[in-house]
Amino acid sequence: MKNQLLTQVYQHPLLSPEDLNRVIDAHQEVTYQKGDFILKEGEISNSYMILQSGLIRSYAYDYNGNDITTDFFCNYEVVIEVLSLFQRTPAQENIQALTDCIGWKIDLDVFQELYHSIPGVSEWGRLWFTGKVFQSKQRSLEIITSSAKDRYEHLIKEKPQVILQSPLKYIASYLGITDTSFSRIRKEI
Amino acid sequence: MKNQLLTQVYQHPLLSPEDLNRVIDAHQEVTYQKGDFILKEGEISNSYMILQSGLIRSYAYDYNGNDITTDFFCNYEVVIEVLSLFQRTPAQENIQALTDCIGWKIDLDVFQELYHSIPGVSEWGRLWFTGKVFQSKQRSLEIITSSAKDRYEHLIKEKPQVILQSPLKYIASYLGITDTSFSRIRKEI
DNA sequence: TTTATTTCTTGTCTTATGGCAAGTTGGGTT
DNA sequence: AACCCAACTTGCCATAAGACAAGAAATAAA
Repeated sequence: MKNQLLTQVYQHPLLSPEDLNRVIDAHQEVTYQKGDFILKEGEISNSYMILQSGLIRSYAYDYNGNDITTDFFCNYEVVIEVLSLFQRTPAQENIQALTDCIGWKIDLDVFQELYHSIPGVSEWGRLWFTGKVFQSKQRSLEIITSSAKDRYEHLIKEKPQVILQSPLKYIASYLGITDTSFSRIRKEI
Repeated sequence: MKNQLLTQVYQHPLLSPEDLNRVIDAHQEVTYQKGDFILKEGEISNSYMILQSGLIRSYAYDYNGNDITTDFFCNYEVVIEVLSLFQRTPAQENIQALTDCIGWKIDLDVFQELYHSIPGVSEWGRLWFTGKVFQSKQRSLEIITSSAKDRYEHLIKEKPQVILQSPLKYIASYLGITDTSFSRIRKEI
């Protein structure tokens, strides 16, 4: 299970089977229960993890103190707060388990060693970042160009697990609307 | 000028003065005239550049064919379409000079060589990506949590050059509103 | 200069979403 | 079972922003 999961996530042409094994060995199993925090605002993150099962969300607060879901993490995704981890700064977001979760984590110093000694890992990292930047830009564009209803329908297609496992209010804030409006949109569909 | 600009942009503790010089040497001057395209949708990007003077915007099209400004680039910024450059895929965005511009570009193969032979460069790259991901997330959050008027006031503070040098309709689409609404917001201020 | 084109503003009406308050429902606790 | 509380829905009215159309102003072209 561990091998299958991580082999898939770290897939990259420059990464030889031996190097891949070094990478996989560097990960340790972690479990969280529903409601547990993977990272709290103000802490400095020291690791990231690959999610094997469960659902996780990250959230921040707006200027009014409302919490806003910034992301949902599903299976095979990298659960990380890049700014805190790589710039060694206090996290501005919270990361919390919405269900019981199993994942595989790797500590920064171990990752750092792999990143600098294995070219395939730094290539993989850059590609991962590339995808992340792209996703973020797509999200901004989507918020700007489409209605909450369309965004909801898109989310249903992209991450159906979220609809099934997350309280609606978290989905509403992810979509950028109130739970009241979200309720009305759901009624229409 | 070249040295001053690039030294500032590539500042990183792991980058020795000699390595920094190798990096700087790898950049060549480029100029664009108002209206020129740095990159067109469908092309595969082969380089990125650091902007020395002028103003640039990137834009994409929404499902209705309206063009939406996704970013403005000012001095000292890295002008790049990461997905096209690093994944070797056709660009989904256009990048266009809004004024005459001077910049320093570096080709992908040259960058690649530096990235893998100088640890300071791969570290710099990761930090740059980290910042980029953060900015993108902040932008999504801002669109979701604040009004177009607030976002406009924020842009005035962050990138005053944009207000002075860009046609208003491009700013409007960046803010996610029509030029009509933007005109009304401007009247209020 | 005169004309043509794009950019920007303004007026009127419509629509999506928010704010607030009053229910309702459902899962957990004692 | 009776209760509680958070999650969700619904009603009513307010507000931000859009759609469309008509001008005004600025810029480019002839």
